[in-house]
Amino acid sequence: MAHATERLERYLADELGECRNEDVERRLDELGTLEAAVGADRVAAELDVLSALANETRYTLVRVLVAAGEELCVCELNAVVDVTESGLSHALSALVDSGLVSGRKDGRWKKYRATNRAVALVTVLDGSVSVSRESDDRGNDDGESDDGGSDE
Amino acid sequence: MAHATERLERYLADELGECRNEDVERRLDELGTLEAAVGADRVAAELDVLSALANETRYTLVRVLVAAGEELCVCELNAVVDVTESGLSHALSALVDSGLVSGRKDGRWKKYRATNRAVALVTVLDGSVSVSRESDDRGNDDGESDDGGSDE
DNA sequence: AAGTGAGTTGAATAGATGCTCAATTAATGC
DNA sequence: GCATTAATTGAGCATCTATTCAACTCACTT
Repeated sequence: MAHATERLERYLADELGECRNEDVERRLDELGTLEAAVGADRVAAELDVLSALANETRYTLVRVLVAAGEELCVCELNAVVDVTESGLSHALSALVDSGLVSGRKDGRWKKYRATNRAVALVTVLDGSVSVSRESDDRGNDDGESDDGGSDE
Repeated sequence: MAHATERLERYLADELGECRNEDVERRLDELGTLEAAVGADRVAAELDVLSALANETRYTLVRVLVAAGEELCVCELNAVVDVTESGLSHALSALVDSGLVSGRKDGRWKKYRATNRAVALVTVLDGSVSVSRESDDRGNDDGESDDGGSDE
């Protein structure tokens, strides 16, 4: 840690022309504020959602449910992903836990539908992730990158 | 597979009152269309982004860079995450690969900033993921869920 | 009540992921 | 040119994850 602080000190000296201990501490404080601006529990909650989505089986299920716009039976979902019935159940369970889909029992059948949260995320992903040439696109999107001025 | 098809047949018989082979095939076709509506390469690209975000170190970096709204030096980012210098470099590299941050070399220092893609995703996550009661919110979100029925 | 089919649960395992250490590249200063 | 510092890269390892199999619960049928 001492090592890291010294480096920051040299960096600030480089940037500001000169740098006193006071400057280092102020910068560390600013960085700490940035980090704290987002609550730790919020980050944890969002990571939970991201982890749930970051898997081919689960993401496919979410996309299909969002595209369907209505509830689908497990036996129907079975046709769109390539896992066993058990694997499908595990996947759906994880998605329910993270609030991306909701399930409802209807007699001997069980039906799932996408939540608004899922719809919002899929929509933004569709809007912000260009597909084009898979490994070529970086450096495209961030173009002049600026700061995400239009963040909404 | 035959097993799964039989189940779907029984399900449709239950839903429609009766079910012929023709009905099963039509439904399978509809489900296939839903799945195909999103290109496989698009899903792969989006999964790439999601996987990059779904990690505490990387997500924290993205959040800090988005909150900062300007480029930050590696030596500054070192202060906000709890990994070695090497780990930080690996994390930033993954984020660049997925188009979530961009890097720029400035003399002996290297500076990173969040891309628009990162800003968009963080914004939506903030908006759609309620922190409060972690396991209570599901069943809330889907309200009437409307459709999204624009399945083209 | 016994049987059957829909779906879930838990344990086990193969594979993916994240981190650290050591070595390396690139820029600056002597 | 040699030393120093910023940052990256690759190998290795420990941990986490995704999937499957087997056993189970619940609802419906007979």
